[in-house]
Amino acid sequence: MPEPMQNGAFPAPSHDHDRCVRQAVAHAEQVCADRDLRLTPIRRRVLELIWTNHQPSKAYDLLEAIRGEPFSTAPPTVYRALDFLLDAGLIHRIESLNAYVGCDARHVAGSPMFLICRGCDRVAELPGTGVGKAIGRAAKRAGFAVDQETVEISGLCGGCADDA
Amino acid sequence: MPEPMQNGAFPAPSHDHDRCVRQAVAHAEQVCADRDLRLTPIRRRVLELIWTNHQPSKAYDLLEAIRGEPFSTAPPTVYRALDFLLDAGLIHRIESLNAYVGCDARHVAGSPMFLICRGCDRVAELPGTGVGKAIGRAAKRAGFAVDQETVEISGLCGGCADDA
DNA sequence: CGGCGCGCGTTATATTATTACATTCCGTCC
DNA sequence: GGACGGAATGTAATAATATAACGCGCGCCG
Repeated sequence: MPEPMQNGAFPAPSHDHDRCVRQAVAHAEQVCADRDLRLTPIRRRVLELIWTNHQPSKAYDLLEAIRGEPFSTAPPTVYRALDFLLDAGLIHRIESLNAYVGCDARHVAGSPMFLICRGCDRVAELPGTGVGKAIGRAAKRAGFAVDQETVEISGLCGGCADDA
Repeated sequence: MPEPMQNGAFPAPSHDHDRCVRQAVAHAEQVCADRDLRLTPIRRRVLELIWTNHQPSKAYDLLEAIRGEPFSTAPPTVYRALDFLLDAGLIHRIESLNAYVGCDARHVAGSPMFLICRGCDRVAELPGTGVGKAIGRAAKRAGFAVDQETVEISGLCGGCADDA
């Protein structure tokens, strides 16, 4: 069973976050092993850093974070790792924030949608199933062939709404 | 009656584009008059430039475009005009492209969704009604209060799919 | 062993956007 | 009409995000 969640989307403040990180890294190892991809030290480290919390990470903050570690701190270092992780489906880019979050794989198939809380700055990933269908219908009506869906919703998560 | 459209979304190649521009500017004038906003020369010019075609405009391309016109060509000039037009609801920002398109107001109420053709680089704005409902349901289940919806779909429009 | 491809380092530069402050324009109030 | 005040614009500098181009080293595979 996963950790307790507020309605299955945003993790409860008390959740065992180390476990999120461990699971994410283990999942990444599995994926890379299965698909013959190389989870190099830099790539693994960037993935860990992204999973430091449930807030989206900015590329240049990741760069800052690896200062002092034995990696280059020039921008291409982190952008290359991000590209790899994006291609591997291990992270997502949040377009409206120019930032990156770990893929929590709860959506499994289909395009996810993202809930972005402007209170705590966390992002939750939901299965975009119903939304995807509605998009498909609208696109079909317009004679449009869908490649990729970007669905990013800003607002307040349950916890932050209670605080307000 | 509006110009002939391909399924009501992407304008036909033959459409009277000057008319799009004239309508957009007239609408902007109306909106600004109604709400006591000032459609200054720069703002009007930027709006016209954005309506030059149905492709999204980049901020620095707009800046280039006003070279030689009696406006400052420093970035804040165009960003301020864009902010004004965004606030007034006269244009939209396409997050996944860092670019701006004219609001065609066909959506009327509710959040629009955008179809972005990777063939011709045009963007169509659709009413996001069905999608918005699906988003609302998913958000409610997650205990999330929605402020703003960003729905951007990439793919191929009818015309470009036929070409392929 | 030789070549090839991938990952990484490095430098430079491109692209997108904002901050801060000075100046000008314009309507309002006296 | 003149003084004030707020909005709009000009200007210079800089911040934030992202990519291009090139070379090196290492492991794999013939």
